[in-house]
Amino acid sequence: MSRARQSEAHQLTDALEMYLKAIYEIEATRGTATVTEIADRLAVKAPSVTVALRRLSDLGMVRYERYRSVRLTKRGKRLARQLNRAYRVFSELFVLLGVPEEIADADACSIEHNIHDLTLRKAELFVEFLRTEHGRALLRAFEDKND
Amino acid sequence: MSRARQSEAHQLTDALEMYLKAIYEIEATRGTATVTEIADRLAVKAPSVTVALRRLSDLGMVRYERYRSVRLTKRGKRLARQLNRAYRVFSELFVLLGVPEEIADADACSIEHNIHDLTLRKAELFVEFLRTEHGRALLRAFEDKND
DNA sequence: GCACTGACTTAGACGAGTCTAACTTCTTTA
DNA sequence: TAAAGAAGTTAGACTCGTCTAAGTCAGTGC
Repeated sequence: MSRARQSEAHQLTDALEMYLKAIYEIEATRGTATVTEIADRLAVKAPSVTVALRRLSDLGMVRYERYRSVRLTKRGKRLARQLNRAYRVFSELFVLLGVPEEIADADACSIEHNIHDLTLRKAELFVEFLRTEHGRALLRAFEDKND
Repeated sequence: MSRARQSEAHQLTDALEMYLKAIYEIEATRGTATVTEIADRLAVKAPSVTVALRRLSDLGMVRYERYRSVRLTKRGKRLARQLNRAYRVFSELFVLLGVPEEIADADACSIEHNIHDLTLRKAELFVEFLRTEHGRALLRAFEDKND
């Protein structure tokens, strides 16, 4: 790993995916994302953002002109949503299992990049199931067992 | 990410952790690991292994002399076991949720590196629980729901 | 006991991602 | 409306992980 490997599916490295997700989240609340906001959110310096934006632009994930603000393309938005979904599913699963939110979030964040669609789908269904009557019962039994 | 970040806990990058785990698994079956075996297992060329071994040696994870074979130190073995445990827990969890083994393995492999101890522990307990009578019954309910 | 072969290492290059320092562009405001 | 300051970019350096090509070591067979 760490060889900055690209996913087969969309050609993005983990790092680029993080930028994409950050932009998505900032757009969701602010409407549009700036370099500084992205840098702050990822705890990274501005020049790193500039480099990432150029690459994301080349890959058709963002529309971006120098000194102007950034917007996700349709394709970028779709992928970001996918990442976000993976993130939500796993952080929620971990919380349901009793992991504190902060830790669950961090772990979900590192999982979201390389998880297979099918695994994600199963985990998602399982989280949904855990919210039903049946599922709740199961979680109660699990908790009772571990005190 | 992808900046080849090191874990706070043990100073190892994801890539080095992969080498460590490979050595651990080879040692388990062959007693001792060679550069070529490690390279083959990780689908990497021999020079990459040499570099990794030097770093792992500097970090006290393997005992290694040029042109001689490799062995994990106590510390290296402990960490490798930890990685292996994370791997097993998640691949098993995914299989229990209905993910085919091959996919479950690949996903667990990418998760094992950055997962928090507590999350791992909870997941582990949960997998154990799913193997009980009660757990099995609820898994059946989950499966029935998704056909 | 020496040469050959296969295992291993070294050297050098490259891509990705990050940084700091210096420069450019934009915007705000007096 | 022009100057100051904020935002953004470029240049250049570094690390990590990978590769290929070329060199070194060690064990085997004769």
